[in-house]
Amino acid sequence: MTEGRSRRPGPRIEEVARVAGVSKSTVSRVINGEKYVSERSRLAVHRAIAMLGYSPNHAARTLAGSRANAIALVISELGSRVLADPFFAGVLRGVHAELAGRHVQLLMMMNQPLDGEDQVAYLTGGHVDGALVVSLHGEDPLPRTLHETGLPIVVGGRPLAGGAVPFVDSDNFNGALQAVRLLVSLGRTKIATIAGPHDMAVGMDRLSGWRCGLAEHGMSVALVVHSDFTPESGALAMEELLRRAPDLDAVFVAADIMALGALRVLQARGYRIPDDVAVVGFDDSVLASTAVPPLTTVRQDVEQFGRTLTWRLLSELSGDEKLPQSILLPTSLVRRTSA
Amino acid sequence: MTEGRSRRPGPRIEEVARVAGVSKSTVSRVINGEKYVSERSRLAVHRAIAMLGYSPNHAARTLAGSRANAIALVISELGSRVLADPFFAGVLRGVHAELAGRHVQLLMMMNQPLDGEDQVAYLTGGHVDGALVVSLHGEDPLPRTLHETGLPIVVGGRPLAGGAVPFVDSDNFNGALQAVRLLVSLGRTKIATIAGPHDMAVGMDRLSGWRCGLAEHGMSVALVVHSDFTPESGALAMEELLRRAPDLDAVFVAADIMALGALRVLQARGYRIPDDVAVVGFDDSVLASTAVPPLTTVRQDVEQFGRTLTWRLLSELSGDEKLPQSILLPTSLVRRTSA
DNA sequence: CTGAAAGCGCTTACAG
DNA sequence: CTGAAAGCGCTTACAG
Repeated sequence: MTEGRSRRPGPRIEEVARVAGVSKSTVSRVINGEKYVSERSRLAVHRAIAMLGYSPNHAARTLAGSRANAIALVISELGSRVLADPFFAGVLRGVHAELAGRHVQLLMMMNQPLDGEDQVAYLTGGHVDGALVVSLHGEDPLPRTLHETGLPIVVGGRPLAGGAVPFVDSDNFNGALQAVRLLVSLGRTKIATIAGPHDMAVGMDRLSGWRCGLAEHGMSVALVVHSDFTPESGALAMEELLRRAPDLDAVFVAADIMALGALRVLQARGYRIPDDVAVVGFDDSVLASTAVPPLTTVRQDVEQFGRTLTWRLLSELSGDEKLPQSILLPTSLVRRTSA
Repeated sequence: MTEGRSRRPGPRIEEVARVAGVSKSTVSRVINGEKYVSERSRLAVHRAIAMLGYSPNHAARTLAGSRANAIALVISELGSRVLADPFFAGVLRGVHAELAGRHVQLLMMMNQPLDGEDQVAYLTGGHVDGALVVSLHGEDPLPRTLHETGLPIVVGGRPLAGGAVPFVDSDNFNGALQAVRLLVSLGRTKIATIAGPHDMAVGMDRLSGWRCGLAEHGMSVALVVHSDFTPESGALAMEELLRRAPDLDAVFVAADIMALGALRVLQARGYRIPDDVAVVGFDDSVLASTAVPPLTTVRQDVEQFGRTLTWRLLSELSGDEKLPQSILLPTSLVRRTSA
């Protein structure tokens, strides 16, 4: 202790025990909510804790116990760059809300291409009790790899290479289906789509919903162009669609951010929106309400997404049996001007 | 050990010591990069570590040592909702890049209004060695409070109630100044601004730059409307400006996201951009390049922001003296179509 | 329902 | 430059 901030300040479990008039063991049992503690002891301990402002030492609990008292939030760096970022921020809020009040640390990790092995080693090395994995791209093997090590994980968004890995996702399929049904109900007969990339489930599920909606009415599912969740590629995709079908009268775009590019191209070519071409986006991001014209889109509740993700993992960690393997969150149509 | 995943797997420091033919003390010294270790021992230990795939137990290091081996990333929930979210995602990437390879955990905390005290207690309770504080709003007392406890912190973005708290920020003042100089060089003479809120330094600094740019040329600094970093409020602010000066010929908008709203209003009123009114935004977010017309704006490198933030904190933790108290990162103009 | 004691895996003076 | 030993602050069988 020669320099700087020395040992953690504050009382130890021993002081609490003395003040409460019980042993350290009993204090520990109360802190951890174990069953066989007399009401009398429990009360005394709680009083002592409050009085002393005691807070257990995380490192000591982790070292002595069999839990890390921490979970990881693993973010694919690539994914976070491609996907709309507001999504991630909202999820994070939800994760945090669900964690509030528990003595569980949230560790951030970015899944960099370079250190895949290190990361798996770290995660399965006992530093965390489980992991939340988000922003996957492609058939990232990470979820399955982690799951196979026995580490409890929940993936945010259906993983393509998931196997039996638990995940939480928005109901992308039904959101897209509802979007198409709206377009059909508006009398549109030549309905195109700008889909997400082939290698992301979120893209494929929205595409499936579009297909299904058209199939219901015996309409053609030929007008598909894949794109990559950027406005630029949305614009290119729109150009391609117009080349193939200058007389299309509606387009379902699998993300608001791509819809922006599509709107720009349509307007530049003199199409009136929604009169000539109706446009529906997906996400209900901040982009949707500020678009010109304001974008009709499919809403997903990203904060709920984060909360559910976390709830599912914590439930598993606390030994809950019979949890749903995976969970789909509802999506809903938001009518604005573009359709 | 009755159930589940028992103790952490993998070798302990003791095995490493045996394989290397030295004591645990020496292994520890090598791991922590201490000076007085013979080259021979150092080599032997490194070899043993590699051979066994040893990775030190974080909890044990923290408990035994005088460091937490972790830093916190504290996010103001309110702030993260208001500010453009891509900013945060970029910063996060930078933070992580800078942390790579060090044995330092990154703990996420959201500064919820409810648990301000809990949070300070946690942060100063020895769970972390320092904190990165971002997305502040208003005169949040958190930075100063934390700083006064002696906890090393670095704030992302100049705090209004900062006192002598170290921070890293983009050079908002000069970015705005450059924007105004551009507008002046284009022959504009009636240059308005949509400023950020009064209670955020980022808004005030950009406003100061605008003022200075106009003052340089003896132009009026009367056309200011404050707004709150949403597109809706940007639109309202633009309406107000046009009411006060229907003949304005340029507007500097303190954030791309507000510029979107302003563009919409201008276009709805029949102003041609940039012919009638030139518009310059700030941030060079993804919104800027997709705007119609594409937005001339001031670019800040958010990833560099995150890296610098982290570098500053880690340097302080490693005992670097004479670090710059605070750091300003350059901003630069990006010419597109709107000005 | 409770307490004494061992032990988690490291770091750190201390003595050499 | 190095090692033996104490200790960080908890949890957890074990015995009662």
